[in-house]
Amino acid sequence: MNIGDVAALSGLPAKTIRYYEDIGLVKPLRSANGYRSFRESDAHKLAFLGRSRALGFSIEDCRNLLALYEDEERASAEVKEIAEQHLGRIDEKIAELKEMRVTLAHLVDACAGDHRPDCPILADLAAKQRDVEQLKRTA
Amino acid sequence: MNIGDVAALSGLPAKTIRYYEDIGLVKPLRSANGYRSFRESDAHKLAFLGRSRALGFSIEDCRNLLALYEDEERASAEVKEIAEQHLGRIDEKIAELKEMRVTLAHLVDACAGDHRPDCPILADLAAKQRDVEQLKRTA
DNA sequence: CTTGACCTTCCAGTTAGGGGAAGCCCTAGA
DNA sequence: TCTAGGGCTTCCCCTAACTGGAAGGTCAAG
Repeated sequence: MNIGDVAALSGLPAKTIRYYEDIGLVKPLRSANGYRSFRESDAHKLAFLGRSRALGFSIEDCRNLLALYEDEERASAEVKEIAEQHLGRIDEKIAELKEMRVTLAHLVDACAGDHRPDCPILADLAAKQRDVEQLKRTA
Repeated sequence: MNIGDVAALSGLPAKTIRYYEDIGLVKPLRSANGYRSFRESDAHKLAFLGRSRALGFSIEDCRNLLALYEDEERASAEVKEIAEQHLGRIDEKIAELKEMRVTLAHLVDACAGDHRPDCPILADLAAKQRDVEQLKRTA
């Protein structure tokens, strides 16, 4: 298979596949004309990678997951560990975004959004100025 | 004020402040010895930037917010527009992460996490392989 | 006079690719 | 047979928003 074929099969852009070869995630053969020649196992790996990436795993996680996938002797505990850590990071990220969301939603709500210059959003963003003044006064 | 002082006041690393000068967000004066010399207005801007960044606004959003902040003739609608768009992006991001979270949590739950190699997580990540086979068969 | 804390610029690296140029390769049609 | 096109190759630069580090100038204290 040429790169266009595995791209279509895996749903990954050809650029991405070349990049994955660059960083050693797949090692396709080469045809006489210099074209990459992908085996079925390569197509499988790429599909695996695409799905792992879609779940938000980092490239390094993907590399480790792939290695475990190919290791018949793996302990599922190792896989679970990676997944749990990723889950933790996702939860942190969600929590962080939710916190931003709450603050931002309040501010947007409080802003008239008309032609006048008064704006609680800017007022809040500038709020630290008071703190700066305070810090300076108490310093 | 030297860069260390505004760093302490704003909570931003000195490196970040230099970077903000590089990209034109602040324009501190220079002392005779070549050190950056920050006015109070610079400290205010940096605090404003720090807070905007903490709410997740992009640097370009920050640049626009700062411009509006300094423009006495602004319409609050312009500020609100920026904030609403950002809110939208945050919501999208949260939705995306939640979707990953659901899938991932299911998989983690289903995985024994012991010394055995059987792993529903890997099985799911490899699931596309079946699709690949199917695609090939139907092609 | 020296030490150590500050400050300066510049360069490189981070994530995970994307864009685009210059140039082969291969096939189909006139 | 020539040509047009699409696909493939490598190579290099670009992204966001910094962070780390090297090499070296400045300043106040002891």
